[in-house]
Amino acid sequence: MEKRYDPKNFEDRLYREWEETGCFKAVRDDKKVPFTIVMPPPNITGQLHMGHAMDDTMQDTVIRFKRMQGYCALWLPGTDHASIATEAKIVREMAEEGLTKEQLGREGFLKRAWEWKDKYERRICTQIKKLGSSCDWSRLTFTMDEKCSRAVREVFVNLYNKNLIYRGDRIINWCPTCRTALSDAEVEYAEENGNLWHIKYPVEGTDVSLVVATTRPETMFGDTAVAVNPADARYKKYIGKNVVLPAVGRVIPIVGDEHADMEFGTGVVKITPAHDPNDFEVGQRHNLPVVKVMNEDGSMNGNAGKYAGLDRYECRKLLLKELEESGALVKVQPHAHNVGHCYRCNSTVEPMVSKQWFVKMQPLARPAINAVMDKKVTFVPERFAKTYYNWMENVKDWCISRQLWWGHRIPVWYCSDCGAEICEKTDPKVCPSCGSARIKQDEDVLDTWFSSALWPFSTLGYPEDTSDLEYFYPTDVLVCGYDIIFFWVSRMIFSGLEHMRKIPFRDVLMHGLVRDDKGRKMSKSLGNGVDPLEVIDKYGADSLRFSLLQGVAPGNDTRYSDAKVEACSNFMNKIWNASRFVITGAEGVKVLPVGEVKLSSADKWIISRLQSVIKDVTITMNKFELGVACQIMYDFMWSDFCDWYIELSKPALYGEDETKKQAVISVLVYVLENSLKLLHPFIPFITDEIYRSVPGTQGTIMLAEFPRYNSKLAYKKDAAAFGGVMETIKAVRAVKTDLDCPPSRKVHIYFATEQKRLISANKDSILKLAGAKEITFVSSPAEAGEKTVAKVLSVGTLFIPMGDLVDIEKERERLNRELAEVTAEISRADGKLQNAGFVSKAPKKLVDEERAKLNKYIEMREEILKRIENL
RNA sequence: GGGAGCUUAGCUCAGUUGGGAGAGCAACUGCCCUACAAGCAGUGGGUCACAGGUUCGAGCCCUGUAGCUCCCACCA
Repeated sequence: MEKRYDPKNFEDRLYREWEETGCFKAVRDDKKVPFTIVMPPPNITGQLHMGHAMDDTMQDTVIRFKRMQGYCALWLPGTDHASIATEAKIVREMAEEGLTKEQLGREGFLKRAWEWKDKYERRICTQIKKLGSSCDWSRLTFTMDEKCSRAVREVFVNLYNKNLIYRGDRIINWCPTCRTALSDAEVEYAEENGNLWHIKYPVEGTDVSLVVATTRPETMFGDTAVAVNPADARYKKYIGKNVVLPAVGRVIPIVGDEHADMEFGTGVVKITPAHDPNDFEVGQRHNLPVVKVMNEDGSMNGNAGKYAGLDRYECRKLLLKELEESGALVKVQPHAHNVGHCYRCNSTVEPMVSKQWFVKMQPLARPAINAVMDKKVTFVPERFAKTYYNWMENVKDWCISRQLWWGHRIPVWYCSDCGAEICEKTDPKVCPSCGSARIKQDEDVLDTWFSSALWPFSTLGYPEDTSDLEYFYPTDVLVCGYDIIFFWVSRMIFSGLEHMRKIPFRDVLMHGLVRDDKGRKMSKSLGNGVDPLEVIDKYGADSLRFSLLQGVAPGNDTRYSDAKVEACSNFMNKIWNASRFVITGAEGVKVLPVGEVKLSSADKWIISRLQSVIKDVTITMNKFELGVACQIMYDFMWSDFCDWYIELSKPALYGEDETKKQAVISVLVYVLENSLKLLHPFIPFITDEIYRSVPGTQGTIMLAEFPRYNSKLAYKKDAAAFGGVMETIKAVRAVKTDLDCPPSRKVHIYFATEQKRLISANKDSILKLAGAKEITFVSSPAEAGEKTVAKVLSVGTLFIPMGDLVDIEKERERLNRELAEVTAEISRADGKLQNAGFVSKAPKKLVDEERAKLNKYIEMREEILKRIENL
């Protein structure tokens, strides 16, 4: 082994080896139980960020754990075409070259997009590999691959035939920059400070006016009514009359509708069915015409009269000026309101009537809700089920058509002759109704999430009835951020149920956002993003992985900081050095199974600790509490194994007794080997690199069996007894420090104890670790000499003669401190035992324990009091 | 308007069937003892946001309050 821990020496090499020897490959094996994770496919828009690093680390940790446990573990990787996001990026890149989509044409643009895909997919996969991700690359899937496209086609046609997909004129969210429709989920709302403009609409044939309040005056060209609440005493007399649209002169009716809120604004609301979802509904109720006033790019159309061609905001400005001059604008009231923005380009979204394709959600939502209710699908942590219900129960129809080129083209053809709409599983050549060859495919593509929704089964071969699909589906756990529950998780659930008749996964393990060290969201605009590759380059992948897992509870946001990675890198260094100690120590020694050597009490203690760690790590991993599992391993490795056991092993290791030496080395190797296996899912590189040097191991640790709890090695009693030895060592160290005794100065320990056998058996360890030169058993304090410092322990009382080094006052202080501590313990325990309720209702075991503690403390107090007196 | 989460040591956070408050970093003291100074030993530091309640017993369960964060819906 290299003397220094340097991840650069082995991370890439090991990954290559794993990949080349097929360690990641999952092949159906009917002797094994499958365990499947499909990777949330990263967008091919750019590169990975810390969120991906965390996502992939969690998945890799789970899949490696399961693989070692003997499951046929499949982690299926892929990438997403990310229709709107990618197209926007490519368009931007083209713009820099002075090119437009129109110039290239559909074919040319798509060619360019596929080139982009190749480049970025390759880059992303390289990044995923750097992290150590053990995914089966032979199954790498892209959402626009042939097989995914076939699944999309199958699903679309099936839904179409079931009337669950329909085309219609509805209010949708329109992004004027991306020039496409968006689904409700793709709109983000942000509060903006705007105005409520109060505008006079004269009532036809009278000299009175109704004043309407609006935040978007430019839409008034599309007003086809004004509404008042029928219960509104102020206005109900006007219902049925007309008003004249200012600046337009068009006459529109006054209708009575509940939608008008008497409390808000003036109580009179303009109705613009083409540009507001509520107005659209009012329009339907009153049979109002729908007048669109905007073009696709957000400019005003011919209905805006002289403002036609102007940008919507420019129009607003000029129109307001005109209204002000004519006296129609009576009031401007500042008003904060929520405005929808495109989740990709952040432009203000315009609600607009448009002919689009929709998925009818109600019939799909119900089974999807039930699957979670019935615990067929479980969210971890559970609270996210509520978020899911909330959305699912109120979901509206899903707008799936996008006016883009990059994506799955909608598989519907229109006959120019008879007007038929053709939706079949194979591309039609002629119109099946009239035989005309003049048929044309819909120009639009599908929402990216339409194909993502099929991911758990499209990747496994659907619609073919493949062996993989039968074996690996339903998948086991889906790992992703809570921010895509609506976009993705919910849609996979209803899609799985609808098309596979089975849930797509059993558990959904959620994680939060990775924020920067100040708790801010990492974003390009803030420039506070951290590139995982740079971190890996500096500290190694294992340190990054550990830092992303440690101290993170499922579903919670976490902060990234270099300091944290550095702390983890120290842990790697610790593991490295401890391993080097064990492995060098084992050179030339025949290592035996721990069952075949005579074990010291220290040996039994560490083996016992290991057993409980195995148990706890397995339990927490099965509950997906990766952060807790990390902590358990960290504490065991650093404190128990390194700080205690390795130090305890040294007397035997450096001693003359060859049998003892062989025994202690056997234990060191046993504990190290098992610790490496326990740690491997979290930090795969360093554990495998060390594993190769551990005596008696073969091949890669990746394929080794995950440690199993062995009750025969639990040694509960021995481990508890050994606590007395540790207590003794700690006590001597503390006394020495308290009295400013230099660590190098060896002290003589006099020990009044019943546990002579235990102490004698561990004498060498105590002397070494406590910095002592001798232990003498005594039956009375006097035997230890006149001036001694005493320390009362649960196993007995220690006396240390300190000669002139002892400061009497300091010692008195120390004893008084101890007295106070013990007295507090007594009153705590006594209080509990005095409590009749506790004694009668608490478990007997607990009461007995408490009683034993109390007795011990009382003894200790007496000892301390005696000591104080003797001073 | 509806929902969720958070509030624990100076900082960042764990703490999952209720049974003596934890880690990392920071701080203080002392140590280069042949795995590791990226280290070791020791120390200090918390009315677990606040107020009630349930219980023999509450950081944990219930109710309410305050502050912060997020999600959904949305009054033009």
